[in-house]
Amino acid sequence: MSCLKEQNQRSLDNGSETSAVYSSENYVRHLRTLDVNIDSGDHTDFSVPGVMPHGSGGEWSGYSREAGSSRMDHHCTNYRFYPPPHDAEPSLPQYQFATHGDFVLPQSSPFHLMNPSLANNSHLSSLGGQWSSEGPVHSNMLSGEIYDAVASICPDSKDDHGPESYRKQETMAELMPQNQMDISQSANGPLTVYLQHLDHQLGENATLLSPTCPLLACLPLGPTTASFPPTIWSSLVLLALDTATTTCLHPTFHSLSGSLWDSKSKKPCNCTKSQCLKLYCDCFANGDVCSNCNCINCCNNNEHESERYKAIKICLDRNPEAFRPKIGNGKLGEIKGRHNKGCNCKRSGCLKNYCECYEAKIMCSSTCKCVGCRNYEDSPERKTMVWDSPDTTFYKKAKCDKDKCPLSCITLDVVEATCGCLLAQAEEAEKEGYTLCQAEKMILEEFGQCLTQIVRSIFKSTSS
DNA sequence: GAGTTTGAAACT
DNA sequence: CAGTTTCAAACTC
Repeated sequence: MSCLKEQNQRSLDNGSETSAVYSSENYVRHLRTLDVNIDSGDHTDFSVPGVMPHGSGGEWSGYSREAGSSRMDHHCTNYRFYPPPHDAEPSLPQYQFATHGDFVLPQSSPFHLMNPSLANNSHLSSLGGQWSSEGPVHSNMLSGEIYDAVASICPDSKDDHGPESYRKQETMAELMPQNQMDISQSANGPLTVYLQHLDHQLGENATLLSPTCPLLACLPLGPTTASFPPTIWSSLVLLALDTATTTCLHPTFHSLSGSLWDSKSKKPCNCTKSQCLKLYCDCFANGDVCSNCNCINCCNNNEHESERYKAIKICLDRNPEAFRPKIGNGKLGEIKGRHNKGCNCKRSGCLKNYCECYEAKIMCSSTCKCVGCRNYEDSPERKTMVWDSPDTTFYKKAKCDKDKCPLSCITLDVVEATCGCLLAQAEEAEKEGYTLCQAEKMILEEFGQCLTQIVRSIFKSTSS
């Protein structure tokens, strides 16, 4: 958080940057944007989460006069790139395709990331680094939104630089002429990233247009893709940056995907035949690399990056949403706590962990195609299993001695009431037309109030 | 721990 | 797109 605050303050101090910082929750949006900040039209700040700063694996050179100027603490990976000198000869395609950007950056980004593929000289290598799901990352998320979010965390940052000053900066950035930045890499030829100003916002259902990279071509824009795990996004960005049409892969680059993402809680897999490169493998499906697993012939690791990225590509070709969380919180408007695809159980009654809904501790919904489902709200079996049976795994972990455990106060009614409050807030926010960020803030505040009430009740009941 | 059951993913 | 096969996790004994 200090990093976030610090960066925010630095932006304020500079008074000319559009950069913003946000928490890990927005890492994906960040990655999609390949953060670009205009600074006096002189240089560009470019940060790729997961890419280690200069000197940590990624060697950047060329036009970058101050490549890898790491301006933040170890959580934040920033690069500062400068545009080519005016007298520099532009490499072939950058102007030719200036109006046909291949890779479309997200709605919030005023920039295009152009596909430099036709330059036929793009390489990406030795971008060592690891993901961290913790800590803030550097982004070009709309600064006004960031302002609101940051202000709620760091009230003292609100003083002299209200949202207006941020928004002014955004406007300035948006008014900048086309920005094309050449990021070159000495070892294996130049890596060129072309940034083009977008003078219009993309519709939510826009599609990445990439004639040379089918992987990206099949990815829908919008919150759908925003919910990929960071390791998947790291792959996508690498694939986007690298341009070989057939493979979208560079054989030599080192992984960004050594995953700190979820290594703490990850369950070891036991795959024997899939090489952990199919969605059968939970690690792979979750975007993790295998570690401390019991798998055989595993290729879901840093030693088999090329295979891994190819496998990711295959999965995404088959289903662009393959790495999206199955439980609905990926798409805007999705109902949280609902299986996106629904289950297809036939024999388990959806009351065993074979059922993905049951396993996720949610009820089956109209999306499910299950037969003989008993995992619905009024199901007597479910009620029995949830609250009474000592064998059920549903709440087994939460089960505790009523006399000793204050969590016993959190009954189904309490949970339902809390959810109701949160939903009401969401509806209110929607009705009032608040931004997503504001809505999230409202809901979180509501959740905080609910928790406060619950805690108070617990203290009351335990003290009496 | 071995064998069986289950349903998602992959394949045809 | 439906039917079949493969796969790994969940479950049972």
